[in-house]
Amino acid sequence: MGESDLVEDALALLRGQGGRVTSSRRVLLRCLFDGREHRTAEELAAAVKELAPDVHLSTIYRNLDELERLGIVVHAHLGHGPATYHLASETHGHFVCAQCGSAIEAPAAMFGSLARTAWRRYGFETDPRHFAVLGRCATCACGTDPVAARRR
Amino acid sequence: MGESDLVEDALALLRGQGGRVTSSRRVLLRCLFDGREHRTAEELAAAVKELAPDVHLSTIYRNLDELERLGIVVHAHLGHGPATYHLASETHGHFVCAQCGSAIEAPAAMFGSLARTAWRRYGFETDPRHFAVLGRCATCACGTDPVAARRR
DNA sequence: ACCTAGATGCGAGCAGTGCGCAAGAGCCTA
DNA sequence: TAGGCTCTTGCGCACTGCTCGCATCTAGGT
Repeated sequence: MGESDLVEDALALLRGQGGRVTSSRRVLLRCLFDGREHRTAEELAAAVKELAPDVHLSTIYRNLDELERLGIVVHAHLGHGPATYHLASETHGHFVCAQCGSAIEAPAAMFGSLARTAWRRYGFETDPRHFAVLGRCATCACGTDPVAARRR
Repeated sequence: MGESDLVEDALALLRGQGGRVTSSRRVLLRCLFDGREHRTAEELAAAVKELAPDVHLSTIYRNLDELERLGIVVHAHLGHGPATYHLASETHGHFVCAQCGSAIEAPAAMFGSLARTAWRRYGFETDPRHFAVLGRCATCACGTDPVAARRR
């Protein structure tokens, strides 16, 4: 299926829920489907503005919200700083380095057993797309301090 | 060991690193040791102000920072909103409900197997104290479908 | 008692995000 | 194809959570 088909599918879903198809939404969806992972609202706004310069940042936020309610995108707070958004279809967890901020993506399957235990013990429904685990990545773990790690 | 012994131990550690023992630090430590829950900087500030009304919020932040560098407390970003702080000795993970914001504490042991896998596959050192998993708690998950629930 | 590094109070400032409002635009109906 | 209802948008302000600069103060070694 082509990229634009995916965009149109999402727009159809939106319209099916009483939403309206607008050009800012179409452009945002296009950016979401064609781009890299984990982008902040600001980054997405920059991408959208290349195609539609007049789209306001708050419109990006509102549309991301709406798309999240429809289950098309999800956001995650990976450590500090702004939230990052990505497609809900890309189900994976994140290992986030508390030191350098880099994020490793890990297949959702890795979290299956933990999710099952959480469900059995607490009745807690883990959201595999919204999964961030903090720690230190291999590079940063090599030295105690970041400078030493970079020197290797 | 009594509570105030723990406070004095922490202060001794602080002084050993060239830090100074001040009343605001003593009071903050007392508040950290006598409460159990995850508390935000604002909540801790409120608790501190009952004993020492003139302690400024920015001092709380600076001291929490300092205590974190010494490994006495850790903070975690549990979903949205402010960061929460707790003692580093209380090693546990968190299941955070994306809907109602409640956090379930889970023993660090539950995360052991995931942590080992992450280490083997990515060389990633999971920090068990800084562990937050998003999803929906039993109450919020009850009788609602995910889309309708998120619409709320 | 004195000196100095370190700590504090205070307020300004910043990033990220939400909100209210009036104007604009999609989509349904006729 | 026009009319109109309702949703969406641009705009800008406001808010939260947190940080910083600076002048003042103080802990603690001498």
